[in-house]
Amino acid sequence: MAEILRRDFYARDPVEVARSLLGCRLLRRVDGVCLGGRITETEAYVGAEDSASHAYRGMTPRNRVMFGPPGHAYVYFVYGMHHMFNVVTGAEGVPWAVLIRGLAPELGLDAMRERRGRRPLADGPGKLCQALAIDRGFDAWDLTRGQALWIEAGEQVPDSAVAAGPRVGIDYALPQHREAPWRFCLLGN
DNA sequence: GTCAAGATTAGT
DNA sequence: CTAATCTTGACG
Repeated sequence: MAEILRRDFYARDPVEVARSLLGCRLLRRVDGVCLGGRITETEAYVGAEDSASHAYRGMTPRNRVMFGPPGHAYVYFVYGMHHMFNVVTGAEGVPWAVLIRGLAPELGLDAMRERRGRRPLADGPGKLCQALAIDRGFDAWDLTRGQALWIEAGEQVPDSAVAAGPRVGIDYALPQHREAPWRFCLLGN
């Protein structure tokens, strides 16, 4: 069993954390069953200066956990149907976060299929939340406790296996933020 | 109170 | 390309 990521892992710049999370394992325990897999895609949201971030216009009831201590989940609901799972990074008071956009499923495939049916299991932020049964009940969840929902270290991922590019779904953001290479993908997925 | 828009997905 | 579906946050 690999090591659960500690708070100091999360207490960094979100771009670094987004890159470092590739290859780590996002795990969920539900009804005594473990499900999850390797993280294959992430996006960094760089706080109050980032026009793509929910924190761009300050703290609101929805985004308040982004301003809290690192190592906690920020989960919200969009489009009337999808949940998004983020991890809070940086220091308390600084609204940095990383959106987890994709997983390569490894554990609990059957349990995930119960929710996803015959469709792709976790190659998108909304699909991943459905497969792992992550909803707003996990907003502010402490990921360092290793209970119900947590992340473990994975094998080292070389830069040659990583692609960085602009984030998706943020056409509303300013050009400099729309184009910033803050999305990371593990190649071959 | 009203209203437009959304860090997406599945189906045409 | 577009519908689905409902919460949020801005405005008044």
